[in-house]
Amino acid sequence: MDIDALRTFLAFVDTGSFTRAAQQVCRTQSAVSMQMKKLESDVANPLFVKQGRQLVLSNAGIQLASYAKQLIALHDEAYKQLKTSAGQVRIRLGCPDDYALSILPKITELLHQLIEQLDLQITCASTTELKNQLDQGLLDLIIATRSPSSEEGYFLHASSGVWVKSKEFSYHRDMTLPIAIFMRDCKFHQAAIEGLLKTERQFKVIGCCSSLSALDALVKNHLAIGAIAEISKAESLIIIDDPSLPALPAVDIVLLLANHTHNPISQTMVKQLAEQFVNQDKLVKPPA
Amino acid sequence: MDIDALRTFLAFVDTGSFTRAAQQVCRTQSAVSMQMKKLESDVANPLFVKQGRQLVLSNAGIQLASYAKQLIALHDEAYKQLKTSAGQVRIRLGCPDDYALSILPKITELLHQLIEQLDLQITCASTTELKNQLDQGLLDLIIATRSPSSEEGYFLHASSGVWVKSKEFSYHRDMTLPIAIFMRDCKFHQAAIEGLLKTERQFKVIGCCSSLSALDALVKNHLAIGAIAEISKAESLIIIDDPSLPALPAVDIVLLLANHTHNPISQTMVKQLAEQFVNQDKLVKPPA
DNA sequence: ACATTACATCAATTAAACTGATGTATTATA
DNA sequence: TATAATACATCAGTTTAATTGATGTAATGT
Repeated sequence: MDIDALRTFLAFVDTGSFTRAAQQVCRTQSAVSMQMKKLESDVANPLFVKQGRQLVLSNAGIQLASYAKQLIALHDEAYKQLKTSAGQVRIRLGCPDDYALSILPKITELLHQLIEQLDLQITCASTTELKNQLDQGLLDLIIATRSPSSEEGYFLHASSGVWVKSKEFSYHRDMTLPIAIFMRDCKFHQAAIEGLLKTERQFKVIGCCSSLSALDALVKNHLAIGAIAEISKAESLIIIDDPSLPALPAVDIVLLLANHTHNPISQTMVKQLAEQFVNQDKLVKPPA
Repeated sequence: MDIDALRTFLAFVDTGSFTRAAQQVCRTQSAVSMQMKKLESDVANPLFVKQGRQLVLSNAGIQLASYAKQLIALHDEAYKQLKTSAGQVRIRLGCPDDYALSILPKITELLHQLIEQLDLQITCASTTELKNQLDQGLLDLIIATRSPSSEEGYFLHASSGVWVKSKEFSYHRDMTLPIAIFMRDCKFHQAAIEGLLKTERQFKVIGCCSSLSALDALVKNHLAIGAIAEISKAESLIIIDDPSLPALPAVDIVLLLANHTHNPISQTMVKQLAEQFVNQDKLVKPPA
């Protein structure tokens, strides 16, 4: 199937007529007629059915219309991108929402230092989702969490899980805990729930949040205490120092590179990037 | 950009050589060379850089590789679909997971009665997600919930929210309630949480489930009581009749049709389908 | 009945793609 | 260091495909 013919086909879908489609794609009516005939023979199915002297889409035609729209959209996106990115290195970076404020800015800065003419595309999603997209080749590089025991990726930062509250929230040990946690695919979700169930302590889940900003909003408005990584803590929030609360796991934050053969950024560069990050990180927060 | 040229391009990405790419696409080396030259002039960017007597992908080339893979994959999927579906009507039906057991079978049966040579593609996801896909033209028809006050879609069934438990689960009024609920985008999630907070009753959220089967599993294993639509209730479960539990809202289950101009199924057919469903539904469960 | 609209078809033309031979630069070999 | 081999580029000729403009056919409107 030819991109050009599909575009003509969509012009017909749009106008309902070969004659008007021809105008739209700047060809003659007979050219359109022949293009569509070829398309029909390509897919070995009639795409149109006669209705009086008009043509309307057949069932196969309706199916093709949906596909053609997606194909042309993807084609045009690719084309536009390629034409406008002369000499640029495009890197598609994924970052979990909860590290967007803390980790992302430095990574962005280091990437720009490392690569001239950088065209950085940033996607926020959960670590699970980001890993999927990395595997599918839709991302080149992601910031992700791993268990400290694991060896995958390039180490950036270690952060322990903490319980946080707003200054105004009056916390005492025997209250029913209103808690705000991330969705199930977050390491802290399970640890918090399971930990609390073991303590026999009363609690209410105020919200299962899919983003740090949502969770932050609940905590900042004194509706709940939150279970997050220490590095994700907003300045205005306070870590709750209560050993009777279940411990939350420590996580490593790492850089994960897609294993495409052709990657805009190499293993060596990512390694270098991670090392630079760790060095700067030490200067800011000297190890205890 | 030509599909054929992109395929050749991917053959180069694969093999790293024009000569071998030529073999892969059954052309001569010079044909490949010229195709790639045209592709480069199309995107007005060099796709390759010399490395000795070899060529390797440029930055633009790396970008195109990712796009080309997606484009060819989509093209081939469309092509395959079109070729194999001679005379078939393909309908992409979306169904929320929690109505898959109750509503979906009848709808499927009625669709097959209504349409000969039906090629039915069924997707399960949350109502919100399904509506998105419907708007994007990725689905033709979905089963969805609406508030009973709303008028959207074609009515299928009214169901009230109920609290359910397993037979073995010993429920009494002053226990701390272990509850299993759907994710936030479900109408029962908010109603359950907010309702319980108002009652001042102690509860623990055992799980925020994204599917009925997950929620069912928790309830059937006596780990929690669940908040679901009555129609989603498995036979082995029991409705908890306790007025002190917060009331869960009633929902209408409806059929929603995409408003593409070219839809494989028409408004009239969907209307007819919904009416047939309602009639059969009455016979099975006469109104109180 | 006659004009009009809409698509199909045909032959001629135009444009594009492919081949096979040859050229140029690089790398391996002896 | 000559020589062979490898890899891509280029060119001219050929083949293939697409487009045009004119004409044909069928349905619809006046």
